[in-house]
Amino acid sequence: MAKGRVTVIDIAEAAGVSKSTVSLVLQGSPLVNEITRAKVSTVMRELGYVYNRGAATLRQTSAKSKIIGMVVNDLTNGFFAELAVGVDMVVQSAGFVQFLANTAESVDRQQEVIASMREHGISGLIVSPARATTAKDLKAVTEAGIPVVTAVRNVPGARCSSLVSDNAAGTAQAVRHLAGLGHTRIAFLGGFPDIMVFEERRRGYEQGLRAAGLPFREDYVVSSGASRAGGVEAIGKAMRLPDPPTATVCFNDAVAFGVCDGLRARGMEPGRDFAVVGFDDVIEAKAAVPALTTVSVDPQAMGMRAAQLLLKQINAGRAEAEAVTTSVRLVVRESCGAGHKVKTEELA
Amino acid sequence: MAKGRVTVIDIAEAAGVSKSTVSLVLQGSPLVNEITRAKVSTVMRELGYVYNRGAATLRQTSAKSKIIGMVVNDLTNGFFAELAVGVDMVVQSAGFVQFLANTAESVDRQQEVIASMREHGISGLIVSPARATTAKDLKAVTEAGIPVVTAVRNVPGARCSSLVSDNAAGTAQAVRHLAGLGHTRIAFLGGFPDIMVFEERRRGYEQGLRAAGLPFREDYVVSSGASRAGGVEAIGKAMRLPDPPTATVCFNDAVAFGVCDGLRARGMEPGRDFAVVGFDDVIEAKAAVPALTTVSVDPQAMGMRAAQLLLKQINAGRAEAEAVTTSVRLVVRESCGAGHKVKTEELA
DNA sequence: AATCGGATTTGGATCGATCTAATATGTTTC
DNA sequence: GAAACATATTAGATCGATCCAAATCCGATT
Repeated sequence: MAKGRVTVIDIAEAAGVSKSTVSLVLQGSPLVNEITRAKVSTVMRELGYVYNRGAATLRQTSAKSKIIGMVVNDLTNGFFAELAVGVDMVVQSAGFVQFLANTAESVDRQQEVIASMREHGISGLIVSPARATTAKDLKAVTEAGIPVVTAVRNVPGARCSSLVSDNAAGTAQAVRHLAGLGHTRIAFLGGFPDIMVFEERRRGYEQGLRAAGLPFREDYVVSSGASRAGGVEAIGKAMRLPDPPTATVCFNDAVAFGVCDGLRARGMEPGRDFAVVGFDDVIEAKAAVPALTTVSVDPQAMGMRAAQLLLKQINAGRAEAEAVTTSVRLVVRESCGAGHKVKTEELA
Repeated sequence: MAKGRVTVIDIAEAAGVSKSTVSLVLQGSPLVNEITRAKVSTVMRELGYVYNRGAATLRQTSAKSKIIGMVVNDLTNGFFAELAVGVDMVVQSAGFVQFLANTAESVDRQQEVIASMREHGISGLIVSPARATTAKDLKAVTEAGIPVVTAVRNVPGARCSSLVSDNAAGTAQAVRHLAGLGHTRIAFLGGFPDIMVFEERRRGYEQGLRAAGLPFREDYVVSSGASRAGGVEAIGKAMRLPDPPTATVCFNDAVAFGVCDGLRARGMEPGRDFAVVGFDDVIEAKAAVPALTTVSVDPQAMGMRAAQLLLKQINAGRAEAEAVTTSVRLVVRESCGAGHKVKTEELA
């Protein structure tokens, strides 16, 4: 039984019909008689038939493989894991399966897995690109007519759709909120300037300061790893300044948590003695103590949108490049010290 | 170009050879002349040829699809995300691709994705089963001769290999450590009793108490969600006992973080006023403040082992069921209050 | 009885690769 | 010069499904 795979021909013989009829049943064609359909279906179940999608897609010139590829730069980061989950949800309910590969920020690895996925016949690709990705890295795929959606980070010049969050608007909103609470010395901590996301969030920070009538100070921008450890490091540097900040917008939530850790290590309590705002709204942000005020990106929703966008393009046949910016909103919790105000979340 | 896919026949014509020769080149056969090989390779590159693995595996009776399936119960949990990354690493370097699907603890969803993966022709399956999974849920796959490895949780009665960590030994070791620090009122917080993992860790907790000559108290076992929020809840209940504990072993790290949050909300500092030990050793455990003392499972290494075990079985052709228990070790950091002692990590 | 038309069913070609066995091309040996 | 041999190449069948055009079936109509 394990040896000889059951094929349409086996079913046809057992049910006393031709393989063509079996094929029609598989496709749910209205041409086939109900009695025949029932008989064939029964036989399929009895013999434990498993559809061979590979053989099917081989024949179909229209080539819908029902597989999409998902390539992520860092799956150990909760943000991207949730992104993948969002994609998975949409993809699953559309009857697709997803290949998933992690690149750990290596462009080489990224190219390898994309090539490998292509060999297996993906009908679309979602990629959260490794840091140094350029347009020519995606050229081969896009030119083959395979729809590509970049998520989170975009690749300038690539002929594909992209889905990024409105980073500048997010940090700008955060700064205005802090200024509204009376802060005048607001820092921007964490992250490295080599990716576009950093540039955008930093720009928003500057815009927010200007909008609040506050001066921009170069020394209040402290870059570091985009991790919890990086946050500890960044707040350390910031607090050693002659004129230390009293509030900060962080590159992301991981940094923000690190900043909280660093503050406690100095005997300061985040939210009470210092205002901290994150970016991303990972799940732990809500549960943390104090709950983190942060710019909500909702990675899962973003993953879902990316998948929907991709599926739309796959079904349309033509890949119309579309650049979508998903809006963000500030979720005010406790770490910014606005605890006494009405929380926006409770209004929703 | 995007329309007509390039096939071996196109290559053959352009290179002035037969499709058979092209096929031999693709397989790196030593039969083909070096000059011919070079010529064919060049043409392949020029025409942008992409290997169609589906067509190849269709013909090969030996059916090595170079695809493995990975099914995870909760990818938003960092532990499982890292497990997937570990699998991915091994799988990638073996030239395989992985399907990845998240089940969110739904057995129905799990069955659907496994069926879907089968249709696409996976040559092996790694599954971290949804909570209510039974042996008969995996029967179809194992009977088809597809190697299956269950990771993290095992499915009693299923004819497949399994890879679980030595849960009982882990908690037992944690309890002995706390007892060695002088604690006598040690709780076990978090998790729900409906999964085997909980039972094992709880049993280890009991064994540890016995080994330390301490009594087992029913009310010191507080179950709750296996999440950060669950930890906050559990420590809340525990501290309202007439005779509250002074230390706890937690179901996992997420719970442990929640316990720390809950302690702070009560004005107690974890590590100083109360000893907390986690389980899993997720990445954040090291970076947290205070750094979390925890039983290290190293999910990434576990994922790698699972993948290696599966690949071994795929290559062997025969699926010899193997039950592997991976050993665990206590990583002493700060949250247990043993800060003044030499840290085991620094000895490594 | 012959014809018609809608409803079902079917044989054979086909997708892009691999496999088998056979063939072409040199080289060496007797 | 023919047989023997290794080296390179190739035609044609094949995997498991789908597609197309053609073949059946069957009750209704002429």
